[in-house]
Amino acid sequence: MLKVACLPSHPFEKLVARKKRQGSEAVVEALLPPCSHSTRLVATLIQKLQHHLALSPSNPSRLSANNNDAAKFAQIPSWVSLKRTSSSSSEKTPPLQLGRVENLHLVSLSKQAKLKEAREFLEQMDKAGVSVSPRSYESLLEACRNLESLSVGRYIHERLRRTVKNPSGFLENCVLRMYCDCGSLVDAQMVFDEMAERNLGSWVVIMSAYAQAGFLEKSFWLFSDMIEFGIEPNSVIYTGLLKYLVNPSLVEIGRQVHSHVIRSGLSSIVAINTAICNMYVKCGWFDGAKLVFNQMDEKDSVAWTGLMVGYTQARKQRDALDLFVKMLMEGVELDQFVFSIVLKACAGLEDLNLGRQIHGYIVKLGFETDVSAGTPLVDFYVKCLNFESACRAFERISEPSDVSWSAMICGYSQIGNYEEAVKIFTSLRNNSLVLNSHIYTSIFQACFALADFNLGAQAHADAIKRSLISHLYGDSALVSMYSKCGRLDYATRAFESIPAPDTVAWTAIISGNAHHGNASEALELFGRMQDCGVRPNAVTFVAVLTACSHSGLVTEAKRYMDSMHSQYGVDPTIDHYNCMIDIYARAGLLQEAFELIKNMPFDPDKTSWKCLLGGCWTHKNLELGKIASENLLQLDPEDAAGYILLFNLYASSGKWEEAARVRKLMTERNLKKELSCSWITVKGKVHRFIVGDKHHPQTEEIYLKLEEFNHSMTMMNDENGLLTKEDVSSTFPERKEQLLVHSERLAMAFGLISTPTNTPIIIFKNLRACKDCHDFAKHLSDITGRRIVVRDACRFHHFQSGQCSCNDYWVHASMSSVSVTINGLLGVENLRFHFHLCL
DNA sequence: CTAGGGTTAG
Repeated sequence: MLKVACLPSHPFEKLVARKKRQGSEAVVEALLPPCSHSTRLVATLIQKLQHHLALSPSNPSRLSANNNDAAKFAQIPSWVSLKRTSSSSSEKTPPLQLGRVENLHLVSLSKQAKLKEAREFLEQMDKAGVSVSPRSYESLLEACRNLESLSVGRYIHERLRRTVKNPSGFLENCVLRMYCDCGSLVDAQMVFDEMAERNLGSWVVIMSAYAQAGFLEKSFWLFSDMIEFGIEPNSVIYTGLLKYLVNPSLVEIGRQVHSHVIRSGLSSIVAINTAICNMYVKCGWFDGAKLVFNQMDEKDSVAWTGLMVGYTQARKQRDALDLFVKMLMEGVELDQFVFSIVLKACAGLEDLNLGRQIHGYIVKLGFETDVSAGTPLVDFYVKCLNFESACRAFERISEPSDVSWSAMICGYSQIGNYEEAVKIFTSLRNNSLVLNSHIYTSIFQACFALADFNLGAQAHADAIKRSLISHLYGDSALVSMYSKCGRLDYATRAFESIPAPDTVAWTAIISGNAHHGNASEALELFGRMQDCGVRPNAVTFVAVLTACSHSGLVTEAKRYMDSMHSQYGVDPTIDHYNCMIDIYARAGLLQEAFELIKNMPFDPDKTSWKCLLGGCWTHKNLELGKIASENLLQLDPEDAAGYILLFNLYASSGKWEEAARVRKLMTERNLKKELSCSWITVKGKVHRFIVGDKHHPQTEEIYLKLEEFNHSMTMMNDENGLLTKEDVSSTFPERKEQLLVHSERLAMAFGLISTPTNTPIIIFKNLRACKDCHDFAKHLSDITGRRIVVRDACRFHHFQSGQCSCNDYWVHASMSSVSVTINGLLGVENLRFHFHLCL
């Protein structure tokens, strides 16, 4: 059985536990009457605002203290277990009715979602001859509904039919709802057809179910059936239908429903007007929505929120916020939900100051601890790149929901702390808290950033089991994750299983093929994408150009670049120009690359010059190389890559004095080459190696294995005189022996002795693959017959039978790099490393 | 049971 790797205990475990404890208190708090001082605060707030705007109060505050006695009942537990009743019962307690305790237990089990136990207990009750009360059936059916357990639902229904002669209309509706919510419309229809007495509720349930499942026509047939039966539709019937009229093609039906509502005399009800208004918003008829909204006599915060949603969906954040101010001025009582949309508008504008002011309102109103206001607050701060504030906002939420955690996971991913994101996920999972498809999407993303195939595959399996793979979002994340973990085969499978891939999904698979060096497949996919009528975007073209770059397709790249604007209406960005510079430079067309840098409509950035410099190094053009490096060092004097490339350029041209000067400069500025490191995952455990590493428990075996191949390899190289040191790691002269124990060789040797012969050996490396090790891997694949995959800072290399998929067409580490921190290095514990992952 | 609104992702 697949199990998500259990990570070491983590402060979040404690946090989760604490939140759990706080949860019970929060429930009690929620039962208390609304806090009167908060409503008073709203009034003061508006007064202040009105004063500020020099307006006279339009109408007296209609806010009143809303007292009730709910607090008195707050202490009554919502369920009673058998144990507690028997142990705490004293002689004063009146004798319980027969089967009362058993039925209470059944209700309690249902409320706790313990369906399996409930079913077992039901069977025990059967044996004991205790009858099941209608109340128990209601709870059981509700639990099946919530857990979408059709099988248990069917069992309960069957049992109900056998034992209860004349079930109430309400109980029959419970059965109907259970089938609808468990997704079996066939069963639902059968129950509906056989119902002795259909009330309005029954019609609502079945009609909404059909509408929700997309069978709008069927639900409207039922609507006219109902009218034929002489049943007067009430507002619930209408709102049940209106809820599912959600796109512009349905606006005509919406208008018809609207006119029905007017004729039936229900048009003064706030809820139904709100529903009509929201229907028009979702169908894109904004004028209609405003018309309905303005004609409403009484507008509460629900109505206002609905219209604000319309504005934010149309990306009119300012208008949404104007509406909010208007709402405050009219003295509408605010609730938590208003703030979610207000904060979304602030996040859309990336207006940190405005959001902070809204945060202030929230605190004043006492909504800070409420999930509904607190979660959007967390999201707002994450979107405004203010992670510390997001953490503080999260801490204040008394009962965080899966959405709150989801926002935090995004926050951690955004600051590059993917490990923490994964830890929260495992923590939530181990504590059986609710997970959702957004969380899984974020986790797939974290797995590709960490290049953790093992965790990624487990999370995937886990998500399948819970059916929490989001259509397109989750699917695309999986494609990227597998391709970035070196498994293009899985990525392809994940992609092929998407029924209708969109731009992002296509881009993910094209990009995957590009980085694995399958240029022709990538370009073919690009063609297929257009055949499917999916439009490419800027990112798609980066993937297409990357494919050309890794295979030296200069003319094709030029053609794609030229067609971007004219044929596809996508404006090239600096990323596209840098791809093009890279393509020219790799192909040795250095003058073309330089011309492009000078003439492109953007100021060249670090990447532009690095691409040119890389080309100058491979094609030994000292003249241009100097220009490139001067510009590069001017843009960023701290970037070691510039010095290293320049050093190599001088060294390869035999200019040793200049080379030494560059090295001296590096030392003076205290710049160091990044430590080269390789890792391989075997049976879920990551084994990391640095050059000459002897910390691994199987060190002896590894070196013995390496010796075998190094020997044959050295013989071969000495014969051909191939032992060159032209890679990045040769910046500092190193001994020949050191070359033989480069980290990737250690990882390969370990892979050979610890994995089955029929599987590929997949190695990850933080820097670019060195020429000698690249040759070594080719040699190894030839004499062992194993497939070897090496992902370096630049791309994937697939070695097979002495050949590499890159056709030796890889040059230098460049392009954007993502800094990732990885803990727990093998043998160097608690050391934090920064790996450059280019993909 | 008994209406209408929001927040998270590729």
